[in-house]
Amino acid sequence: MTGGPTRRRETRQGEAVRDALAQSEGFRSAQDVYAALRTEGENVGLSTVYRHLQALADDGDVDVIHTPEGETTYRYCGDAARRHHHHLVCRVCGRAEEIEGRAVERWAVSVADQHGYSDVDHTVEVFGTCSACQG
Amino acid sequence: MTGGPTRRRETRQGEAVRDALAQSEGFRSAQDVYAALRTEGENVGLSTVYRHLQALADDGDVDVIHTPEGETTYRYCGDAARRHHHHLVCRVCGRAEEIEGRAVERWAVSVADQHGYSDVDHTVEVFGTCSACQG
DNA sequence: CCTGGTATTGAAAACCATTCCCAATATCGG
DNA sequence: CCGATATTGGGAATGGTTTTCAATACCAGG
Repeated sequence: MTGGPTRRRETRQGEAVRDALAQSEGFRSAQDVYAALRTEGENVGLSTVYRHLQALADDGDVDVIHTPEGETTYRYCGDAARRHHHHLVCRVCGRAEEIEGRAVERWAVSVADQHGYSDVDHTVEVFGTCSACQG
Repeated sequence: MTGGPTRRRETRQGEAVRDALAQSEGFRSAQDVYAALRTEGENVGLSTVYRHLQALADDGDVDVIHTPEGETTYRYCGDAARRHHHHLVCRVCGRAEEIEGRAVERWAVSVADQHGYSDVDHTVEVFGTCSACQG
């Protein structure tokens, strides 16, 4: 138990999951990824998709957000995933822009401080309809 | 179909659900409310609890947020619920403070604008451990 | 006070995303 | 090649939420 990132062997399935995510510009649910793989003939079990998605998230290779409907979605962000940031997500196609707002970070911390809350964390996601999905 | 708020008869169950929520300072899940009612002898079916919670949410009488774990929680906010605001929520006891941040609102809109996203909405919740729950 | 019509209820079943279980399989070091 | 270890994936289990539908409550009019 080192506490370091989970190391796992490079497997066909792991690569398939990673690739599927990387090919997509937006956030995708585990089910989406599973369906996509299945469509392109890649045979990967659903549990395996979930496992790799989680592993990627744990390793900080993908961003995770919960849609307002409660589905968990993942997005491959490469190195960017390791910097704290938020997203502007298209609610139609899932496409997302990385955004950051130092002001928001400061605001969250100061508000929490003022109320005596510790161990602060925050969720900030902006949803909209991207230009391609309008009309 | 008027589009107006859902009107429903005042029923024992509806009142029970509303009261249970009103008595709590924090966000509570449907299951919590159900358990609480059951404990105090009120006999209300689980589906009925869900129904009233949703109705209250639709009417704008309660705020709804999804915990990072994906549970849907409700909080009675009275009139305050009708003004746009966010929450600082204790992740231990569910207690919540209403907070607002005009700067955040403006930021969200402007960021979306810059990227050509329309119909903008946003989720901003701050989680922490309240002073009572520390240590 | 009946009666018919509409709304509400709640138990059980359906849903659905996610997790768990575990036997079969793949891979690695020696 | 062998034994040890890791990964896989199908199916069952979970758990929150929604749906279904028959029983019940409530209303207005006769």
